[in-house]
Amino acid sequence: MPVAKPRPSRAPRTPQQARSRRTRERILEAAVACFEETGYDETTTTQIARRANLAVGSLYGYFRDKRTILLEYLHETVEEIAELVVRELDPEKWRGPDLRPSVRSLVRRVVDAQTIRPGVQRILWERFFKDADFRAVFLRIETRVRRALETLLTTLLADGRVRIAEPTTAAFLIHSAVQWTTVRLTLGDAQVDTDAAMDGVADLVSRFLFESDPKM
Amino acid sequence: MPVAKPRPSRAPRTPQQARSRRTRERILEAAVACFEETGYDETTTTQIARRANLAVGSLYGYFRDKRTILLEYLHETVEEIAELVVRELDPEKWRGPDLRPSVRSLVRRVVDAQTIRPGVQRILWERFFKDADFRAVFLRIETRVRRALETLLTTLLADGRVRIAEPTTAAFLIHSAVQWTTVRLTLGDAQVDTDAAMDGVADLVSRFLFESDPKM
Amino acid sequence: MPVAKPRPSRAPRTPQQARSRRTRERILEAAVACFEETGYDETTTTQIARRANLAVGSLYGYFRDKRTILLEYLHETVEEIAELVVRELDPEKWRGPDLRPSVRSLVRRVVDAQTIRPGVQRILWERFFKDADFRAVFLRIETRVRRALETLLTTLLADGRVRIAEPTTAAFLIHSAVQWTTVRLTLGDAQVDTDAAMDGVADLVSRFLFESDPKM
Amino acid sequence: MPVAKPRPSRAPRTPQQARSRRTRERILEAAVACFEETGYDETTTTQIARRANLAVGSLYGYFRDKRTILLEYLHETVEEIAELVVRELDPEKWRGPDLRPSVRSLVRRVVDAQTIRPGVQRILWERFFKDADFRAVFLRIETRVRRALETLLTTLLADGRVRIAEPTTAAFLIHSAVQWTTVRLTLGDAQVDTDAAMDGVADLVSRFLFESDPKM
DNA sequence: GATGAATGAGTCTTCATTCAT
DNA sequence: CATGAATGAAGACTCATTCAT
Repeated sequence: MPVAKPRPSRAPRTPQQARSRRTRERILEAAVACFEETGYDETTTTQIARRANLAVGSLYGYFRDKRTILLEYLHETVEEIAELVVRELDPEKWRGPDLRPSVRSLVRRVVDAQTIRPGVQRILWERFFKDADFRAVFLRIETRVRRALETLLTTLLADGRVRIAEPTTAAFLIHSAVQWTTVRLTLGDAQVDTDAAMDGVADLVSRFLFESDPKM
Repeated sequence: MPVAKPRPSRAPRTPQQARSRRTRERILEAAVACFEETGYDETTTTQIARRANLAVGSLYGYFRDKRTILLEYLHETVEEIAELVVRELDPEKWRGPDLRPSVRSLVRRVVDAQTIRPGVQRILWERFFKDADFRAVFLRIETRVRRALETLLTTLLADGRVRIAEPTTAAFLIHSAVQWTTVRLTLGDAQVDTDAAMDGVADLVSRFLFESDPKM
Repeated sequence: MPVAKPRPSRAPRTPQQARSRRTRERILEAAVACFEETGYDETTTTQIARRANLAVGSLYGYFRDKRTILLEYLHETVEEIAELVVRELDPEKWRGPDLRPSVRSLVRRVVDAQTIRPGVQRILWERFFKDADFRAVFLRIETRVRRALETLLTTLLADGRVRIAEPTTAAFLIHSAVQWTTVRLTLGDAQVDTDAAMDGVADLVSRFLFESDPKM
Repeated sequence: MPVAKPRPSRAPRTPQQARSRRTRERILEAAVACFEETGYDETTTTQIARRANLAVGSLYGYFRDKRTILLEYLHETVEEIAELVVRELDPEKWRGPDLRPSVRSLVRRVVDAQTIRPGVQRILWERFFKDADFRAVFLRIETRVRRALETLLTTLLADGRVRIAEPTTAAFLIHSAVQWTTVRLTLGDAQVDTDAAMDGVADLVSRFLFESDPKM
């Protein structure tokens, strides 16, 4: 007989065995697949469990919550993307005479990263607007990316290679422009040619940063 | 009980319709206020009704659905903003020798429009990602704005006043950059100075469009 | 779609109409009947609702909780019994030359009161030991009865009609002895003749309070 | 791997049985400790196991059931107490000229016994009202105590040392009065001085049984 | 048109118990 | 015998929507 008052559930068993870790992974995948197909709210924990070939109860041995599952996925995903982008922002890579190709490559990276699981993107962004915890994760990594960008800009500014007034704001603007363009492109409702748009953002950013535009 | 005298035929017709419209309005306001405070899912229809000084049942005489209420609000809001922005994009207004001030003014308009009810913005965007009907409304007006922008750009391009390759893509990019920067600013988690950022977007767009940058 | 996190439910609508009050009563009765038959934990809210010819949801319009239903019943019951007993303890009624009949009558009252719904008694006592809120209700009225008893004893003591050392303790003892004997008798597992036992407690109390015992 | 040498046939037989018994004991203790802290329903078998340094599964090798664990504890406890009390009721001990000290000593014994684990008392009584099997155990030993008491009373009655009409009922009354008073005192919500109350019950019983009351 | 009581499907989560290793 | 992951039935409660008055 289930006890009436749900007490704060003890921490889910931490997976130490290999099998356990794989089960965790299976749940994560099943959940994401369900969310992608049916939407977050519309997916029941039972559905996730069934898809992971598990009983509902088992699921709760691995994750405290339905929410936690997605949150964890967000963590992983976002962390990965951030890593990718931040690596691309390493000042070492911005030494060449022409920086435009670097910009172009950066944009492409971001789009690629985003493209991994377009279906979940929607869900994740929905959560971003709805749930402060999700927002926090998004923002944490955003901060990291923006800081890396800022650092890069500061370096370039010192070398007189960019014409911005102030790196912090510039970093925000570039991040914001690239992020949203990218999101809109991967969401598929932008109604523009993706490649043209990608080149476009690169131009947008380049022209913002660099004096002349030889390509024109 | 007064006998039914034939009333003069030009009696104010549908006196109820006026009242009805006001009730509708009241519900709309109440709902939006609730959503803003508590979130969409978290707001019950009963709460909305109570706030509108109505019984739950009555609510359903005016709107098919909880969803419909917000959807309708989105319609109104978005329509309004679109009008404002589209007006600003009238080629007539882009005749002056220096177009930078026009860009600046445009950006400011968009931000102003967005700032009206920042609380609902979040809800609306959440819905955008979750519900295709909301997305449709967003996209319909986005299309209008982008078309207006495109028209403007085409005109300017013909006059050789902008250095873009292709108006459609350019319109998308500008819209996207301005929209998201704007959203992030009004959402309040951007962690940058709003004014600096606003000037920044204007620069971003200007440098994208126009050859030289006298300010530098 | 039910919202995930149950928020503190707003207060159940307060019954002001007569029909409403009758529905409340119906639920109360249905619940008690279920509890009596099946036990508290074993009764589901749906069962209660069905028995009250209602939908589950409606039930929650009248009571916040399953627990609350029983708690309310306890309130009513216990209040009633207390009233009855306290009235019996009015010093006015303890003026006669022989107080033994008064004691006897008192005991009978208590038993009678207890006998009203023997089935729920068990549930109520179970709750007494399990749930502090139930205990509180029990104790509140116990205090009232014991105080009334204490007052009576104090009066009688002043008149030299009882041979107790101290009214507070005496009140506790008498209350405790009568209560438990009574409970055991009504619970039906005492394995003694009820009438004999009832006379017995009366004697027990009488002999405790009064000097000689003419009956012997 | 050591080859199986035929071991001397008088090897300490069932060395596991001893270990097994100790494990059983450990579980019992762990369970009771949990119940005491958290309540019966609120304690999970996993918690018990953890506290006993065991896996959940192992638990079921020793006890059929969560219920069985407590039931077994009840058996032991109750049996012990009964033994203590019954011994005290041995007619041999009721030979002295004044029986009041014997009563007093008896009461003290009962209280002492009860005080051993006040926390579980509550749980046990809760079960008493909820579960017929628990009730049965309680009643079985109650019967034994009451019979011992009855025997004693019969003896004393034959000697004209008590003024009761009938030993069975008297035994019930005394048992009931002492038990409940005792329970209420150990439960800690009686709101009276424990020592005074204990003396009180002794008086209550003494006056019920014996003619004069020299103390008065 | 207004009212608000009634509806009841639908969800998450818990936990005693089993069983493959 | 031990282990602890897996099981899955079961229940309290919510809330959008309806409908009798």
